Amino acid sequence: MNRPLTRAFFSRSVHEVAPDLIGAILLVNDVGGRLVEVEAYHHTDPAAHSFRGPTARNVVMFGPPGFAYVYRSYGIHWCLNFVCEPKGSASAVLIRAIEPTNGLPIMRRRRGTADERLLCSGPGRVCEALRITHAQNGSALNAPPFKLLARTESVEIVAGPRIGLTKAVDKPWRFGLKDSRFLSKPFAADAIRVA
DNA sequence: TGCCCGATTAACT
DNA sequence: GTTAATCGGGCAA
Repeated sequence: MNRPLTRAFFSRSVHEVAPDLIGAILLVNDVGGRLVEVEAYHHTDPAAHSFRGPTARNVVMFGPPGFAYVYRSYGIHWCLNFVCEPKGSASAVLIRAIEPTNGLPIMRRRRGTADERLLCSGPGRVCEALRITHAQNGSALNAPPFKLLARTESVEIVAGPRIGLTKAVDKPWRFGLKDSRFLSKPFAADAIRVA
């Protein structure tokens, strides 16, 4: 049985936590699957929401690790992050893609497609499939409706530049499960192998 | 107050 | 390949 991820797991550098999340199981009310793509955002990173200090939107990032930071993207979608590092560091991991394993009929209905590869392959899609909204902003990740379990199998992880940014575009802080069909975008053929 | 633009997606040509 | 949808944050004035 997989071990639940603890506060201690998230109380480390966001750049250590992010690759360690690849292969972990994320369920919301028992719907979800295996994390296959994430991105790290550090508070010293110009691309991070926390870069310019706390606001009403990003205040959860400045709180303790192990909580969900949910924000609205492009006025339309929701995006889910896990807050990392000691309280106040304001760093988080963006959940970008999941390999769906649990509650597929529910996710198909919510997403309006039967194609498994389109259910959770993108940060907005993940939130629609798992029904994550601002209602989950600030929620603890070790309590219902969340269920977060560490990976048990060894996995091959690759890293590359993050997606959709205009700042710090060169930083290789996107992590993914090598050759997964459920990535929002493939990694370069020569992508750095992390583990 | 007004304006620009974004950690996106789907539906176009 | 391009673009509309849609809204809050951040900054200029």
